[in-house]
Amino acid sequence: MPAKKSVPKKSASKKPAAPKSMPYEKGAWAAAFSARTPGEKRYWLIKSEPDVFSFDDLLVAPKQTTCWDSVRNSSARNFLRDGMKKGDLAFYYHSNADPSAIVGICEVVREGYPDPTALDPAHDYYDAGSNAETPTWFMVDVKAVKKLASAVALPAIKDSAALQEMALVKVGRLSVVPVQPDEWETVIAMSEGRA
DNA sequence: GCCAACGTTGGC
DNA sequence: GCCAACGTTGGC
Repeated sequence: MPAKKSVPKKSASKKPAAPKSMPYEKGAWAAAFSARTPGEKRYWLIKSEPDVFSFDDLLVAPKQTTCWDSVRNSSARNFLRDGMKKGDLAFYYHSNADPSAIVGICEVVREGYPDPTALDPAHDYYDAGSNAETPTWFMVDVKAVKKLASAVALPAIKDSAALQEMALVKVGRLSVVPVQPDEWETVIAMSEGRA
């Protein structure tokens, strides 16, 4: 079980405390939290630096599953805690890579639950301002589904007219972001040489 | 509650 | 290594 993913290095040892405002909820990302139609599946993108934990690492992990821990950004946390549901699919993106690219698909197999690394003083991502009673930080479990036939690199994404609104492009630094169904389809098509 | 300083992500 | 974007902190 990997200790860290692509996330803020040093967490504020102060107090991220309770969720403050959620600006995106009234913005374009509100859909990520809205009520679902029965059986609706949603799509996400999660980032990891391949030097830290790559998609290949996930493929050889026990049950090809890992907890997506150590996220210390409140917007990303909200997606983990409130947005992602069991059965949702997520692109696995390699950041700080050459090239940075979407390389695989994984599935949410456990919904948001408290991230224990935030409560462990010995852990790099310990957050002294959080506590077990009202956890500040959450994670999900994801399981590898498959590697893409070919990686879809960031420059190609930026070149695609259909992907101009991708959160990955518009909000570069967030480690967990929603993906619209049409964007999902476009990336899949690109990975299969159909676009 | 404003906002300047500071820290972090991650592309380039 | 640089720096744009942007979240967080803390002075006032």
